[in-house]
Amino acid sequence: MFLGEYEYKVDNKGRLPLPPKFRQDLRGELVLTKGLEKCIVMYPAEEWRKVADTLSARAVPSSKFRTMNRAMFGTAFSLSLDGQGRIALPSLLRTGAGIGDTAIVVGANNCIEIWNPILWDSEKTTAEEQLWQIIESLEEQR
Amino acid sequence: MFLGEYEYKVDNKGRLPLPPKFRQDLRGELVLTKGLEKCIVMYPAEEWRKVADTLSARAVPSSKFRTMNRAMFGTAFSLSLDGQGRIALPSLLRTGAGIGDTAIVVGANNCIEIWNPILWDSEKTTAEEQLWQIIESLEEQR
DNA sequence: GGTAAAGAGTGGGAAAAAGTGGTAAAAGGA
DNA sequence: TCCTTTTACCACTTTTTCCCACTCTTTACC
Repeated sequence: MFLGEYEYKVDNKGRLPLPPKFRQDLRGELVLTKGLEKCIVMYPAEEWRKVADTLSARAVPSSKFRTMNRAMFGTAFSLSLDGQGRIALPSLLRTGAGIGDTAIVVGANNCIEIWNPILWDSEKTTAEEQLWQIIESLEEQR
Repeated sequence: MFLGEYEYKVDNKGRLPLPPKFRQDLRGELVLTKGLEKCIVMYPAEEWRKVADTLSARAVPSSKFRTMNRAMFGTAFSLSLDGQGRIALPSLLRTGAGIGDTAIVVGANNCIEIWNPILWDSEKTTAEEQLWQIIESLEEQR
């Protein structure tokens, strides 16, 4: 389970350190994808496989299935930590998330998100505002 | 499992490099066919065999079956990587996909697609929108 | 509270790999 | 047999990756 928010520099080779607390769970293969919001989402390979299987299980027309596959697999990159606990950000994802020389690493339970600091700041604000509403609506459901 | 999106130049002999991460799984015989969308689709021979078997197993009228076979096998090319991890694009497929001196290689799970950069760009946009819709509809199901 | 030790953040250099283009040999057709 | 086309091999340049090193912060122990 990934928790917390950390700020790191991206060096001029495009490398991003990950929090020491996360490294234990990030030993093996990792999958990075473009988030639905403007960020990068990272999963341990097994976790990503679960998510992918859930989506693939959906019964959709075969043409849509092909299209969906492109978005799912085409925008995902597989990599692993280096000896210093860093990853080399794929430039396509880095550009897509608008990440420059600084990035915020956010623990999000089963995955990790990587944000542009400015964008994260505003996202966090709206997230906190909505949190109460979401919790309240959950309680009404019971 | 093929993941990610990579841009390469097609040299004046029509050769296209494939991403190093893919090469391990592309050692043997490869099958290239015309995609249903405007692109080239490439399978390792074993994967191609599976797809072909799946289609053959379905009960279709024999005339349609013959037509299907012609389209599937008649337009397919068998080839393999050269020493530098490249393939020589069959000009028929290359023309059909509208590929000039640059191509995008896209991992699509069990196969690899090869696109004209411009066409890929617009396809990717619609693919991402569609994936987003599917994820939303999944969430509504709960 | 201070000091020492361990760990984390950051940067750089060297070696390996990848991208690209070319040449020569082989194969096929005229 | 000769010419064209294709295929395999070779070579160079750039990029990436891996490993090492330094400094600063945190932690533990005295």
